[in-house]
Amino acid sequence: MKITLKDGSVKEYDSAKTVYEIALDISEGLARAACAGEVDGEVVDLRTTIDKDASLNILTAKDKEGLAVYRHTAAHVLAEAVKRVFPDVKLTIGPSIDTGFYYDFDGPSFSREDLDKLEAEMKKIIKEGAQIEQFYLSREEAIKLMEERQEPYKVELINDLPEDARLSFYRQGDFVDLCAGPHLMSTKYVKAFKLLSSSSAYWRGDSNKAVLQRIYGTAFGTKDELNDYLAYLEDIKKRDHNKIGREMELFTTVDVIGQGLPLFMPKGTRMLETLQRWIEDKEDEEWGYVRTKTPLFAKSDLYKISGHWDHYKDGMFILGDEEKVVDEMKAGEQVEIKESDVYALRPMTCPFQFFIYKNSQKSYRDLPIRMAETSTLFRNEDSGEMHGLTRVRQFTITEAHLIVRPDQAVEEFKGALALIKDCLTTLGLQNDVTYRLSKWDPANKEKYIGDPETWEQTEQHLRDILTELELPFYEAAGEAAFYGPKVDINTKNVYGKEDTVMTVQWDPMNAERFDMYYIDQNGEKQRPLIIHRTSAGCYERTLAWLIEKYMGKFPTWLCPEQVRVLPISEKYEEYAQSVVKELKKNKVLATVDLRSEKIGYKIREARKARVPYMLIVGEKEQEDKTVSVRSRYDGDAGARPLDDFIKDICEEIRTKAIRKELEEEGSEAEGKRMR
RNA sequence: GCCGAUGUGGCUCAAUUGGCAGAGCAGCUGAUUUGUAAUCAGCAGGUUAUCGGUUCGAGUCCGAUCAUCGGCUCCA
Repeated sequence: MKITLKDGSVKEYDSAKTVYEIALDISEGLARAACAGEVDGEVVDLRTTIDKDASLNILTAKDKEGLAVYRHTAAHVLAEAVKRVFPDVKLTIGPSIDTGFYYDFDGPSFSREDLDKLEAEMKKIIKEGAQIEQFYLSREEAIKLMEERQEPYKVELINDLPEDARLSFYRQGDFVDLCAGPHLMSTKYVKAFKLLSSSSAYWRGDSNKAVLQRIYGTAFGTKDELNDYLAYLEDIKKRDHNKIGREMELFTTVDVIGQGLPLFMPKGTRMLETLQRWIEDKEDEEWGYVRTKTPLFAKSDLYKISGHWDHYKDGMFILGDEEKVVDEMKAGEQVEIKESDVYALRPMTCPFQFFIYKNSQKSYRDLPIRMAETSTLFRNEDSGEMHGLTRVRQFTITEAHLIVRPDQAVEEFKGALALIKDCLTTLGLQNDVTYRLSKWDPANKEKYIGDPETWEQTEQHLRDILTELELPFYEAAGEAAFYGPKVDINTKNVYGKEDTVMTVQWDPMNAERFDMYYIDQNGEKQRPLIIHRTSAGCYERTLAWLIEKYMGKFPTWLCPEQVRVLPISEKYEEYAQSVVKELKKNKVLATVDLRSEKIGYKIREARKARVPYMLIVGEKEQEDKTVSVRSRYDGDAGARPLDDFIKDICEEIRTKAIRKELEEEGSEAEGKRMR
C-alpha cells in the first residue's frame, strides 16, 4: 500500500496494516498527527499536518502505544457523549491508562443508568463516524475558544502552558478538546469499549480543589479482547483476599468493633502464628537478631523527641482523660492539661528500641546491634482508606532496627535486603515485587527533617546498593520517611492497586535526636546510623497477599488445616482417629470428618475448604494400615502406607515446599494481571 | 477526610404502589453406613446494621450514626 504524504513524498506500507496504525507511527516522529482509516489502502486520506518524513515503526492496537491512542479516542467519544446528554457538565482531562481510560467532569455524579445512557450515546457517535481533525491555536485564540465554549478548566490548563506554545486541539463533529493527541482518524474506529464505573476525583489531584466526577472505561481493538478483559475482571474477584479470607473463615469484621480492626478467626490466627514462628526463628537463629518486647503506648514526650508529634500527630491515637477534663470543667475547676499526662498508642517501635540501645554504653565492638520485635502498631488512618487486611488501623509487623557504625551501614543495609529476598523466596512471592527508591521532596522541605546534603548523600548510598545488587528499581520523590530515604518493596493487589509490603530505611537523623552513641577505638563518642526494616512485612498485609497469590490454596506448611481424614463410614471412625493421632504426633495439622455423609460429599467439602490432602479410609485401608490419598494437586492418588505419607508431608512442610501447581496458578494470574 | 453505592438468618438472594419477613445452601436432630465433587426427612435460626422521624401501618419513605464496597486524597 502506498501513501502519498502532504509533502508529496510516497511511503510504502505493509498492506495488512490499517491506516490508523500507520498514522500512529507517523505521528511518533512528527507533529502528533490525527489519523485513522480503513484497511488495505482503500482510504488513504491522511489529513495530517505532516510536513516531513518520519522513521516508520508500525504500531497496532495490540501494542501498548497503539492501544493507548485507541483508548484516548474512546475518552473523547465519552466526553462528547457527556456534553450531548448533560450539556452543563464541564470538561477537565481524560487520559488513557494501563487498563483503559477515564475522563473527569465537573457536574453531578453519574449513576450506572447514566453510564448506560452514555454508552448508548457513544455508540451513536461512533456510528456517525465523524472525522477527527487536529488544529492548532495560539494561546490567545485557545483561551478565547474555550471561554466561548464555557470550559473554565480548559482555560486554566491553557493558562498554565508556556505563553509561546502552539496549542493542539482536536475536533470531532461539534466536539472540540484541548489535546496533544494523537487520535484515531475517525470516531468510527472505536469499536469495542465499555464504561466500567464512576467515582469522584479531585481537580489536579488536590483534596482542597473541586471534586470532579470520573468515569472509568476500557477499550480494546476487538470485541473478543474486550470480552476477555471483562471476564477477567469478574474472575479476579474470586481471588480477592477480602472475599476469600472471610469465606475461608480466616478473618471477619464487626460493626461495633470498628473500622480497620479485623478479627482473626482460629484458622487465620493459625496462619499468622505459623508465619510469626517462622520469621522470628529465621531472624534470631540465621540473621543475628535479638528480640525485644516494648510497650504499645507511651507519653507524648517520647513522640516529641522522635518528631512524630510534629510530623505524624494526625495519624496517632491519643489517649487523654477527656472525660475527666470535661467533668472538671463542668465543675468550674481550673483545668490544666499537663502534657506529660497525654499518652498515645504507638504508630511505630523505633524510639522504644532506641531506649533499649541506650540502656548501656556501647563499644564499637558491640555494633552492629540488630533488634527485632514482632510489633503491634496503631495508626489512625482516614476512614476512607481502610480495606480488608491491606489497610488497617491496628497491625503487626516484622520490625527491626539495626544500630550500626557508618562503616557497617552499607553491608547491613544489603543484609536487610537479602533477608527480605530470603522471606519472599520462601513464600514464593519473589517475582511479584517492584523495588522503589523512595526519596524526599526538595520542594516540600517542611515535611522532612535534616539538611539537603544529607538527603542527597543518603539517597546516593541507596542507589548504589540497589545498582550493585542488580535489583531493578525506580525512583520516586516525596515517598521517603520524614527522617530518611528508603527502599520500598511493592506489589499489586488483584485490582492492580499498589501497596508497600516491605521496607528498608536509612536513618541518619534519629541517633542524634535520641543522643545515641558508641565509643570508638580512640575512646571518642561517635554517632551510629540506624536502619529501620521489615523482613516479611506486616502480617496482615502479607497474609492478604498470600491469599490473593494462591487463591487460598496455600503452600502446605502455611495451611491452617493440612490434612483431613475422611472415613467411608462410622465403622472406620476408630481407625480414622488413629490416623489423625499419628499425624498430630508428627505435628501435621489434621482433622477428621466424622459426619454420616457420603464420601463424595466429604470430598466436596474438603475441597471447598482448600485442604491440601484428604486421606480416605475404609475397610481396605484399615486392614492394610494404609490411607488413600487425594491431594488438591494430583486428585485420587491411590492407597499407600500411612508412614510413607507422613514422611512425605513432613518433608513438604519442613522444606516449605511450593508445589509446582501452586506456582503455575499464581503466575497465570500474574500474567493476566499484566495485560 | 471527600464523592458515590450498598447493608434483609453464617452465606447467596426474594418480598408488587408502604399492608402477615420468605427460599436455597450452611447449622442442629433423626434416619441412612455410604469408596472419590451435593442421601432423605424434620427442626431451629430475624428488633430487616443502629438510633430517631413520617404513617393506621415502614425491610420499603425521610434524617442521623455505624459498617462494607468502588474511587479520590493520604500512607512513618
